[in-house]
Amino acid sequence: MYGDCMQDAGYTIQDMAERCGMTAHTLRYYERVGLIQPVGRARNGHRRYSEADEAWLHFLHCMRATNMPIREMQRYAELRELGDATSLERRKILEDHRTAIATQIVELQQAHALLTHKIANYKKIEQRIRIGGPMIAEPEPDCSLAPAS
Amino acid sequence: MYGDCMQDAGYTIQDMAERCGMTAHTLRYYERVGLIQPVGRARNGHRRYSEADEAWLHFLHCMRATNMPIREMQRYAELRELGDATSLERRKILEDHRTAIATQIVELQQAHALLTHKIANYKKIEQRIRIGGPMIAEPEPDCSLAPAS
DNA sequence: CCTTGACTTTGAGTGCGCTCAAAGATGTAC
DNA sequence: GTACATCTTTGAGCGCACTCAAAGTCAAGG
Repeated sequence: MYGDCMQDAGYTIQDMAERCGMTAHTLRYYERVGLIQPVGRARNGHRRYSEADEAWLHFLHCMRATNMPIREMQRYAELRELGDATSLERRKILEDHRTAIATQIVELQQAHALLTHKIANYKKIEQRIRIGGPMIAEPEPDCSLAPAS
Repeated sequence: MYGDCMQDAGYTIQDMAERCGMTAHTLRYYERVGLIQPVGRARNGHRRYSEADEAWLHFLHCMRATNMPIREMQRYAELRELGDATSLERRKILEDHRTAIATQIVELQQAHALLTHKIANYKKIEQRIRIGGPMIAEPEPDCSLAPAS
């Protein structure tokens, strides 16, 4: 055919690591724990990653970056190997993770708002220090959700 | 005064754990690593938490829940002990963390969108299976950010 | 008096997700 | 031909944030 003389084509592990925002260590680790199928090899035994590998790795990266545990990614990867018959189960995993993400977003947004509030408070304190104003009053500025603050 | 006969007042460690969404283990852990000052004790040596402790613990919980490392929380806690003079430094920590949170939110939102997309794709696949339609075509549905999909 | 249960301490153990060390093969550049 | 970079493998090590085990104290209830 044609591919026989192309076996050295594809990305090296370093290339792929950079493309996916992981280290080469992590790529090998993912392979040995079964998150990605044994990768093709060049004649010298070095790994050569395909575009398909890249897409899958990007997906894995995205799931990890949003705190999906390796365990769950493994389960998903296994189902994926089994083909379309596992579609429902896989969808369930994704839906559950999407729910988890939504929850995280809410928590982060709340924390963001809290920090904005506290930062404003610090600015006030700094102002008072600068003008040598009264340092008293204003209940503990560290009391997060406490009333007023 | 009055407080002398009130030394057993305040929340028990269990109460506080429930109120703050942590375990008693974690509360003791936070105390020994200096995240919270030595807590008051009842006559029998048991910890008794104050309202101020609760507010601070809530804050800590909120920071941890948004992935602030313990190390950074320790640094913040130390500065807090030092009083108003550390205001600027503390504000910097909060601002940095707020930035980190904003970044996380964006990542999560992207992942959320990606999942929504993939979930829709799975539904299509399931539909095709149900009606026994053509199983071919449509490039790998797992290719995350890949074009079309 | 004795049991029960909630607490105390100290130090060790756990689970996760990498991360690295060591030793070796291969291919390119000078 | 020899240095150098880049890869390979296996198994061990690490940092984080808890989490628990063991042994002990104390107060209330039956």
